[in-house]
Amino acid sequence: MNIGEASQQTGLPAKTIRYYEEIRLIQPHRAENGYRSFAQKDLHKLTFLARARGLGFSIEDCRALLALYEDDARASADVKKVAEGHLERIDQKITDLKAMRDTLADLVDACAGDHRPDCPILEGLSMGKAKAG
Amino acid sequence: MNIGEASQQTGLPAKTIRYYEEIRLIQPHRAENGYRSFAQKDLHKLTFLARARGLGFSIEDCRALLALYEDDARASADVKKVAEGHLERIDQKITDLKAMRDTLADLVDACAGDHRPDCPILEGLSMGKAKAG
DNA sequence: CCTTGACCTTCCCAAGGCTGGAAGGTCCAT
DNA sequence: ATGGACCTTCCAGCCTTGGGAAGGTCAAGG
Repeated sequence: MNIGEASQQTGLPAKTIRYYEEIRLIQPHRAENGYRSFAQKDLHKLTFLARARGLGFSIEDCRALLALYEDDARASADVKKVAEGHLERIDQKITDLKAMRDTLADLVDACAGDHRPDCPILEGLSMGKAKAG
Repeated sequence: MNIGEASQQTGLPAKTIRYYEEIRLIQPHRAENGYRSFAQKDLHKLTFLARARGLGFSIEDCRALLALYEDDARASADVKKVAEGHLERIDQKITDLKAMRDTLADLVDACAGDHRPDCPILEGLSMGKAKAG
């Protein structure tokens, strides 16, 4: 199957699929005319990649997971290690975003949002990191 | 004051300060020797930028906020609008990350993490978007 | 006066993960 | 033969820095 159909089946843009080939995440065959030819195995890998990327795994994480995915003698502990590392990073990001959110929400709440220039948001942004108490 | 001291006072790397000048967020004077010369006004703006970026505002949001910050005739409503927009984007990001997190956490929980190859994480990644029920 | 070393300058490259576009080859239907 | 939908490669850009090279400037010490 050509790249267009592979793209439709996996939901990945053709550009992205070509990029994944370029960085050697996949190695589809070539037809005589030079077109990429995708087998079921390639589709599985692309689907896997689409899903892993959708869960926020980095390309390098995906590379590692894909290698494990294809290794029948893998230990599930190795997979779990990668996933747990990513989970921690996600949790950290959520924590950071929540802190941002809370600070920002306080500032927004304190702002009258009217025609006057006085604005606790600008004050908060200019004055340092004091937070509501 | 030179860029080194401005960097120390604001906590922003010199590289970042130069970049902010390049994209016209700040316009420090130049001394005769070509060195950037930072006045208090510049420091205030850099501090403002550091804090706004720390709260996750985009560069373009920062540009808008900085303009309002310098406009004595601003309406706080305009500031609030920018901040509320950003708040919504943060909330959306948190929601997305939480969804990722929950899906991933389910997979991690289901994985024995031992020497055997059977792995619900890899299965989940290869099979589509079904989530725990 | 010369050197050292800490500054400062500009410029270019890299990252991540694609995305867009240009120029051109291939295939199929009319 | 022509059109249009596909495919190819290559080049460049996004955004916000960070790294580093090559070189100018300045103050202190010998």
